[in-house]
Order: sequence, then C-alpha cells, then structure tokens
Amino acid sequence: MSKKGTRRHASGGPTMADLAQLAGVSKITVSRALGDSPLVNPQTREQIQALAREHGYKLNISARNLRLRRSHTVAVIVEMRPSVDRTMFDPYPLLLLGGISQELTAAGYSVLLTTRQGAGAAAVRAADGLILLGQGAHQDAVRRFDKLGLPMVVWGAPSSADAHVVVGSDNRLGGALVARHFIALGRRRPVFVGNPSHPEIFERLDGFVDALALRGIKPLLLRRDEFTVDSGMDAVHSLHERKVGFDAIFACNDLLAMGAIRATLDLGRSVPADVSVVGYDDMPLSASFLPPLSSVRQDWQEGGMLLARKVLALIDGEPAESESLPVSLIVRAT
Amino acid sequence: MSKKGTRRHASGGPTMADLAQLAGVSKITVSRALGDSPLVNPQTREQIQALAREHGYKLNISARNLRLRRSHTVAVIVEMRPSVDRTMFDPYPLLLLGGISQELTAAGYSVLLTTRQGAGAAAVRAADGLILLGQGAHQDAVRRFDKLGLPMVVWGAPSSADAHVVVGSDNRLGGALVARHFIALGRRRPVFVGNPSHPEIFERLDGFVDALALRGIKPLLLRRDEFTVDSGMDAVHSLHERKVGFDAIFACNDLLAMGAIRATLDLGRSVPADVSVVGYDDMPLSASFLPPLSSVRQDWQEGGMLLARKVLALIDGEPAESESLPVSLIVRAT
DNA sequence: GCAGGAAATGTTATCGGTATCAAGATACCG
DNA sequence: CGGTATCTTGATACCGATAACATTTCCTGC
Repeated sequence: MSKKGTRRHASGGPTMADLAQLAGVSKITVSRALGDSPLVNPQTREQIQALAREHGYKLNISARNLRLRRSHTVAVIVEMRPSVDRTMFDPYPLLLLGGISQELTAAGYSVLLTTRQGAGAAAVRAADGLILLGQGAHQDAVRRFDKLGLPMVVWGAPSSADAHVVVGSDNRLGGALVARHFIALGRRRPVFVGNPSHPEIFERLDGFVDALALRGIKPLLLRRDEFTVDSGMDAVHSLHERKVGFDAIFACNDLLAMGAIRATLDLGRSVPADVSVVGYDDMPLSASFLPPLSSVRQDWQEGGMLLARKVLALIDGEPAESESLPVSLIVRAT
Repeated sequence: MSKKGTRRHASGGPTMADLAQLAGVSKITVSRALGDSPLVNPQTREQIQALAREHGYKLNISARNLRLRRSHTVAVIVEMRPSVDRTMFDPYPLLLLGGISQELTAAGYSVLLTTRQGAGAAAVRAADGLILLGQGAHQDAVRRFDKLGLPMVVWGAPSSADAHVVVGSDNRLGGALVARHFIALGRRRPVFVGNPSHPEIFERLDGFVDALALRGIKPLLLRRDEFTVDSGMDAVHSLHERKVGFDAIFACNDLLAMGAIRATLDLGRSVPADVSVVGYDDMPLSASFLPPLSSVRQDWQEGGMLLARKVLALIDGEPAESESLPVSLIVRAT
C-alpha cells in the first residue's frame, strides 16, 4: 500500500521523473512546464507547477549544468591576504562584492568566491566567467587566469600591455580633480603621498601631475607604502625635517590624509589656511573628522555592478570594453 | 592529418572518454587513475595522468556532482545592504569571509556567495551546507533557511530560542572586560551607548551590566541606532543637556566611541582623567586616534575559519556545537 | 472527406562522470 | 595440477536534466 513508487531517493526530494509519473506525463513535459515553455498547455503547466510546489520539488543544478554545458556561475577571485597592499583590506571591496552579487544573482547566475590560492580548484575552471579583484599588483596572476580562456573582467587600472577588459574608477580623473582644486585655491607647492607602484595609485598620480603641469606646477612625490594614519604623519614629518616647503597634500587614501593633517597641525601650521589636504575613498569617518576631510569618492557598488554586466556580456558572446567610472571630489573643510 | 578523432567538443577540452580512447583503456580506468585509486596499475596510472596533463584535461564538476549527489559547495549568505544595521558595513565581514574561504577551499569545497535576496536561487539549495552572516537582526530569515534542511551555521549571538549552531565572538565577555576595567579605574557612573535590540550588542550590554552589578553599579543605557561619529557626539550632548552625570562610556563600536570622546572634550571635560571611554572592534584607525582609543578586539578571521570547520563537521555527519571566541580588551589612552 | 498545419506531448539520446558487478590474468597454495 | 586469492580491467547502468526529432490530436478549409 505504501509502495507508491515515488520518494525512493535516500537524499533529496523528488525528481522530474517522479513528478512526471505523478502527473501522468513524461519527463520532458515536466521540464517544459517548470520552465514556463509555451509548448505546454497552460492548464497542464499549472497542474505540474502546483504538483512541484506541493512535493517540494528542487531542480538539480548539476544535472542541468551538465546537460547545458554551462555552470551559470561566475568566479570572483580576490586577494584577501591582509598585507601592505591594502587593496582588499578596507570596507570597499565588500561593496564591490555586493554590487557584483546583486547583478549576477539578478541575472540568474551564482557567485563563486575564491582567493588566489584556492583558485586552482576545479570549480573555478568550471565557471562561465571570471572577475578578478585586488590583483592590481599582480599582473602575473592576471595572466595566469587569462590562460583559462574564460570570459574575464578585471577591477583596477587599465593597462596597455594586456588586452583584457578592465573596469575601475577613473583614477586619472580623481587626480586631475584634486589638481584643479589646488590650482583654484592658488596652491603652488603640492605634494603627493602614496605608493605609485600600484597601478591604480599611479593613475591618480599621473592625472594629478598632468593637470598641474598645465599651470607649470610640478608636485613633489612622497612615496609611502603603508596606508595608515601613522604613515601619513610620518610623511609630513619627513618633509619638515628635510625643510621642504609645501602648501597642499594629496594623499591617496583617507587614513594617510588624516595623518598628514594631524602632523601638519602638530607642526603649528593651519589646515586649510596654510596647507590644503585631500584624501581618497571618502570613508564614512572622513566627514566627521576634525576638520572634516575633503576626499575623492568613488562608487564601489556601481563598479561591482558594472563588472558583473561586463562578464555577462562576454559570456553571451557580446563585446565588452574597458570602462572607467566617474569619481567626484567632495570638498569639505580641508 | 589533423583529424585525430579527439577534440570534437565545441567548447571545453577532452573528456574521460577521450582520454580512455587515447590510452586504449576504458573510461572507468581513467576515472580511477585520475583519482589515484589503488585499483589501477601504477604504471597505467602514470601514463594516464601524463596524458591528462598533456591534453589539458579538466574534470567536469557538474557531472561528478550529479553522479555523487553532492555539490562540494557551501553557500554563504550575507546581508549586504548598507543600513542602520551596520553589521555588514565595515571591514570586518571581509575578514570573516576570508577565513571561511580559506578553510573551505583547503578542504576542497567551493564558496557560493549570495545575498539574502538572491538566496532563493536553486544553487543555494544545492549546496551541501549554509553559513549565515549578518543575519543577527533577522531571526525570521534564519528560520527560513533552516527549513532548507541543510547543515547550517550562523554567525552572531547564541539564542536560546533556536537550536541551530551559532559561532560568534564572546560579546558577554567583551562587556564584562570593559566593566572590570571601569571598576578597576574606580568609575561609578558608566554609560552604555549602542543598540541593544541587535542580539550581539545586547550580549555586550548584558555582560557589562552583570559584571557591574557585582559592585552594585547600575549603568545608564543610552540607546543609539546609528553607529557613527555623529551619533556618538549626539549621545554625549544629550547626556549633558539632561544634566546626567557620567564618568565612563562603553560604546559598542569605535566610531561611536570617537564621537563620544570628541563631544566630551568639547564639553570641557578630560578623557581619560574625567571620563573613561572604551570602544568595540578595534579598527585600525583607533590606535592612531587622538587620544589613542581603548577598544575590545575580536578575531574575525579565526571566526570565519571556525564557522567553516563547523559546517564541514555537520556535513560529515559529525556533531557541532555553538561556540564563542574569546575577545580581548586593548587598553590605550582612554 | 481529406490534405495541411498548428498545438501538445512523447521517445530517444546525451551531457561526463562513477558505482556495481563481472571477468580475465596472474600468483600462490597444498 | 586444480583451486583459490589477488590484481587489474571492463561492461553496463545510472545520476537528473534537456535537445532534437517523432508522434498524436485536433482544427481548418476546400
């Protein structure tokens, strides 16, 4: 009596075959009904869908992926190791991930998260596409993944050397905005603080230098590898010790900027009367810093969504080009 | 000449069947050889593995998962929407993710990242296990995922109401540490600033209150829903307006603490001479704040790894219990 | 009344692996 | 030398879905 023929699977619920038997139709009809195919009679479709709900039917993705020869998955490879290369060490990557995730799930894709180390896993090679985050300083890594031959999009600064699609915020523009701001304020001796060996930072510097050059101004480059408050303070102190004059500071991160401001104040000079300071990233804290910090803001979430849209385009065989997102200068008290 | 018989697949490389043909053996032997099964002749195995390398063979995970009836995947569901509920809005969740990812990939599992919104996707139901992050304020969401019947582990504060496995840092201990610190300093009128409707925060408050009660001290609860500097300043100002006396502040986040300190100084009182302040999370900036902020530190990465180990245990049918990670009070100038 | 066509459903094969059971080869035992 | 144990390999079926082609049913119009 209890032998109905269904629910014979140790683990997992009913399959399409089970539903088919219950509904008295064939597997393929169930498949079509659940996929809202116009090929099935609306009535039949309703009936089958109701049956599926009732029995808690769950599509087996592995089977579908196998048959369709695609995984409906995009692998996101991040550099998570907290290191001097701060890129993945602050809040923003999470927003980036959020944007990616939002856009991909909306398109019916899954997000497979991996670190560079774990990226040898078979699951990554099975992905339909790849998104690389925080690999800016590792061009070799980029090339390694490129060899997988998968549609790939990279977050960072566009590089003329390689031909992959790069999405990033417009770091050159960021630098230029700050330069123009300084020029408008009549500053003559600006300093750039940061690590230009990182491609994105280099772009900022480059845009900064170019825009200043239009007025015949040549900024001083003060290289600092760590993006911390202490490092920012240290930078200004070193300027003072070397008796180098300056009236404006462009720090390529808000923490550096805060340190620079504090050190400047320590030295008895006023911000912004004597020295203008602009940071980068506009972290939430910056607005409440004393004095409120001017900073360049980039839209990380939008960046994530754009990354996602580009891979999806590539996956669908459509062309996609590198793109830079606009940034904006938030002028506050400094 | 170019027709070798293999590589007839439009997309993707050779399959086991191809290798089998090349090696003159059967599919199953290839499967065994690549899986290092002791059933195959070592010589045959070498030969087949060499062949696989040479032809760039890639295992098709979907096929394997289908046959083995498991996905080797753990879904991580996060609350990404930046909201007043700050949980997923600061750097730390990324460290959590890092720990999770590291541990799971090491175990040969993949990490599927989803938001709560996208969590209806079939891919999530196909996962072997679930990890929930930042769902503290949404017990209903937890229950919803619980219904999937998958091995599940939640990050947050343990709840007596539900029976799932919870991993979190020991928030009660955090509160108690701060309380003891205040007691040792001879403080008598402590204030707690934060939003105790969030379970984790509530635990901090609870530990704080209990430890103070041992000395007959009853702290003032100052509820603040936003975890920002401004909110912290506002909190202290409201105390002042209401002419409420206080000599210690426990803010459940460093930004609140910074705001509180600043407002206190604005009111002409000294930190730490007149008022002691302790924050939570020990963000990188806190050490360089002026004055350097005392804060409770939790090990997020270790938390992530622990979460991962727990799900893996559950997946393997082993028991797992809720666990709290120790926290430590970093005493600085405040 | 029957050809022609649209609509609905079914049959069969297939995606790429792996478990099961069977079988051939080789070695070892008394 | 027959019998059994060990090692190695293979044939077959199957996981659960879908594509391609086949079939049936039911209309429509001449």
